[in-house]
Amino acid sequence: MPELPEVEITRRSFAEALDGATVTGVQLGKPLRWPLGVPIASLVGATVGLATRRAKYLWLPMSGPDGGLLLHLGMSGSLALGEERMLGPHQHFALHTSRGSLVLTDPRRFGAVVWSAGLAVDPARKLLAGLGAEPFDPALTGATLRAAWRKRRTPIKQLLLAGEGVVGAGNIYACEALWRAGIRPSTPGARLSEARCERLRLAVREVLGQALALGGSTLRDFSDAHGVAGAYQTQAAVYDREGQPCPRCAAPIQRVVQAARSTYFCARCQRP
DNA sequence: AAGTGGACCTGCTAGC
DNA sequence: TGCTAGCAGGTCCACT
Repeated sequence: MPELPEVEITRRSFAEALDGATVTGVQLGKPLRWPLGVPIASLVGATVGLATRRAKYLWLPMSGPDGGLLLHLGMSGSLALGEERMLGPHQHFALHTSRGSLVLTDPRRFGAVVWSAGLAVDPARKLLAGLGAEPFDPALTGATLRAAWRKRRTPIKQLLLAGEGVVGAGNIYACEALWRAGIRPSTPGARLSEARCERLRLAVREVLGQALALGGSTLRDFSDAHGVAGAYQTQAAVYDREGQPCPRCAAPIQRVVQAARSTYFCARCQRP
């Protein structure tokens, strides 16, 4: 579920409320992707700072002990802020604080909550290493994307999903951005001119920006930390719209499988 | 080094 | 109505 807009919306929905809170307890459910990496008891009494985001990761800084929690929502995760209560069957992590409990619900358990002594040290350092630029970073340009992709024969859709060059677009928004930019998802990264890289940079920003403004996409069950769902999915031009007319040229939207993921595109107005 | 495919795990839905 | 196959928003890792 959660691509960059959903993660950022989640962050905004709880960050200020927890800034300055004191940790009163931690509860774990079934194992997530990796172990927490620190004894629960050592977090009690810590002071929570203001949550930040890098790509699809959230960083919840803490002091005493100094460090923080790196969170990832995986495919099916969402965070909710509320009163302390028993963990439900799909709730596998809860951070209880003086200002409420932050609970991770994640049926598929591809998500993660990992303690790290800082962003520049492992395990956070390793997990964040190699990520592309943030989509709204002013330093990101068509030229820097061209440089990142010029030697890659991998299809551009897969480069976007891998966060090479630019992070934040998952399966929905990668499809949407490529449609906006008029680029065929199968096009090798190296084939894109600087001008087309720039068009794609703008398209990624537009798509992610619009999704952010609409509260993200709610396909099944995404909601922010207060339970508010998103509305972007109703705006999608191609995603999950196989056979329906392209909003730009009316040709039927096609679905193909790339790297075991569904890709939706318009064969008429997205050129290789 | 780059590219590919499988792995992780559970739930929902379309189709028989 | 009930079962099954296929599919789902992500990303890491092992292998060629």
